[in-house]
Amino acid sequence: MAQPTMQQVAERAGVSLALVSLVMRQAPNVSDYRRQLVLEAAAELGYRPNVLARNLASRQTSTIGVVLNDIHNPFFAEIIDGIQAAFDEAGYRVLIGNGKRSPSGEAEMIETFLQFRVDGIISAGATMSMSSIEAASESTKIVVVGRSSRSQLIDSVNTDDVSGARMAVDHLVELGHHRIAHIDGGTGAGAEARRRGYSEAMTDHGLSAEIVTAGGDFTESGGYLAASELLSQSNQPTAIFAANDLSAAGALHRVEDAGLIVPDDVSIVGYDNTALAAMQHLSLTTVNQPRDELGRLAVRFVLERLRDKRTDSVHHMVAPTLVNRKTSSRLTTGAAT
Amino acid sequence: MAQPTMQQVAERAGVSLALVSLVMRQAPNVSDYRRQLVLEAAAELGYRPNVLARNLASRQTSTIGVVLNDIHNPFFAEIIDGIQAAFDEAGYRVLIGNGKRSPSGEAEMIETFLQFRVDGIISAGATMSMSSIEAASESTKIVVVGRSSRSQLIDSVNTDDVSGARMAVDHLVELGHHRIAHIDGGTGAGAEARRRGYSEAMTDHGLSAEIVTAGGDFTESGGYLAASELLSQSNQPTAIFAANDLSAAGALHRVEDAGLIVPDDVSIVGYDNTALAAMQHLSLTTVNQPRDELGRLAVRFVLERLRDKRTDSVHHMVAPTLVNRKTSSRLTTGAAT
DNA sequence: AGGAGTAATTAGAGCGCTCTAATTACTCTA
DNA sequence: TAGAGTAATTAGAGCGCTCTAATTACTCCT
Repeated sequence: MAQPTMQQVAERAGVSLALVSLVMRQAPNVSDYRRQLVLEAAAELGYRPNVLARNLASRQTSTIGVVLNDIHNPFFAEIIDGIQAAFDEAGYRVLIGNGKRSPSGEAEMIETFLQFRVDGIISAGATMSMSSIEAASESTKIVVVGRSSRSQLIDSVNTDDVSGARMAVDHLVELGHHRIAHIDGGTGAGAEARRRGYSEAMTDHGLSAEIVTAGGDFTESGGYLAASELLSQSNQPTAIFAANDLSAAGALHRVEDAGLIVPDDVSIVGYDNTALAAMQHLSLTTVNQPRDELGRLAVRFVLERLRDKRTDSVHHMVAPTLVNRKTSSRLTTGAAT
Repeated sequence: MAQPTMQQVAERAGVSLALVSLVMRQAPNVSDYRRQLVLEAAAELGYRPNVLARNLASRQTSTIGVVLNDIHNPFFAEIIDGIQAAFDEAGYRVLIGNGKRSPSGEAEMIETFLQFRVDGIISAGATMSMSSIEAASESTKIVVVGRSSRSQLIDSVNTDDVSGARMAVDHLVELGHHRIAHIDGGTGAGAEARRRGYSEAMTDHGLSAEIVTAGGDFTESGGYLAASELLSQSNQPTAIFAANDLSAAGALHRVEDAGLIVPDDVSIVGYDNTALAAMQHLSLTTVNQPRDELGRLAVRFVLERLRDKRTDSVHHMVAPTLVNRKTSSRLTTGAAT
């Protein structure tokens, strides 16, 4: 499996090694005649640049690593789209690593990317400690997406989860609901802020007595379990705000299992507005996170550091919006106690 | 962002460069005393091996690239789990590339991995031409998953889609259905085999006159559209077999939109048995592809080529099974014409 | 104490490329 | 047609590591 090298291309084309290098890097000041010769020789040999060698010498890889907290969560898969599109334009390639929903899995992927000397890393939904991420930032440019941060060292792009959660609560209150419970995201990225937004909004509406939170973990089964807990309480909620779409789907099923109708008996609101929520069979009312924009912003920030040599950190907040679908509706007087 | 090098570690530890290299590669025949010295110096300096340099010299990367046809399709995300688990055990790290559902996107990712000189590539659900994949196999070990192949050059791991499709049809016939339509997967991996299995089974059951196929593309919206087409026909099907879970979900919605009840009026069967199908709110009857096993087998095959130097190609077929959930039921006499 | 045999360490070439500095080839002007 | 100026090409060092071969340090016998 020996690959042809530049040396061989040079010999075949009858030029120097250095000239081949110039051609491969599309440098200016190469005559068309020689460029042609080199290109032909390369094609005949099936030459393919060796990124390892190239980057050992040039000290850059033109490659960005993206660490996803969980490849199974559609939210992260959708952020990738914006990231990939933006980096394609900028001439970088992107490699993806799966964090397997654990801080150590994320840390391993970051370590791998660092060993590969990628030019930058975007970490989506990181659950690992901020200090470990900051440590990695000594070796490359790192941007965190979907997780709030005030780090002096690394940039972050994030939805304003506090106000997103408030929107969900406001929406439900507007529909007449009072007994609004929250299924949270445990230690997941953004869970804390959504929890806080929920409490604050409830309090603002004079419903602090109605605050009820059940523990979830951003998965469907977590949502199912949490909903069980909520339904078994004496004072069943008439609405549930789940910390993400996955757990909202789980809650939805649990509620229907209990013989209740969504949204007539219980309204449900999710978070993220993933393709899952948009699936017409679910049609989940949810809080939209502009995934594409989040991805593109993250890219912009790493490019700013890479190209413009920016060194001070930037923290960008994106505004969420409410997407009204079929799992939420006005509280019927019958259901109200 | 200059990183410490082995040279610096060697100086600090007061040993030779070569010794540091031995320690980093966990080679035997290094005294505990010196090993300790080196490890400490490395830790103090925050030394991290440079994979690029290491592999330039050793001509291997201990890294495998996995190209997913579409990172949004849960089927592929689930194959990753098995792949990752198996490679973790074997001491390889895995990098993921997104093919963006297009042959050219896949080809680009393969090219990137080849330039990085990965030790092997697993391509999941490849839609690019077999000959391009074979061309790449001159440079590294490649295994194709979820797509049938008879290539002499590269290995494949695949579910027996023909018999999987037959199972779906058999199941529906057993439930009394005759008018069973198929929503296919277009040019997607496995689509052709599933189409064939469908036709063959229908014919075997003496239902060749009932064969109806609508064009899908393995997406939810494709399934929705295809179902529209089927419902608008004079002779509406009483059952639909969709080529994957995503399009089954789309079809499901379209059928319900038409005011029909699933499964009472129309039964629906999907394919893949992804987490989506298992979602309790959907509860889709589907054909199971053992994703974890597919992933692990693919890993085994690349390891066999890597470690045991196998050179002849292997094509492995895995048996599918039917998973009976809530979207299929016995044809009611009322619905039968 | 002198060797033989083995264990531990190191020197140094080389992996495939980039990049600076030097060289050579042109073009234009006077 | 010589000289200046620019464009095109090349030599050669070096990126950070591995790996073979050579060297040095130990052990254990006799």
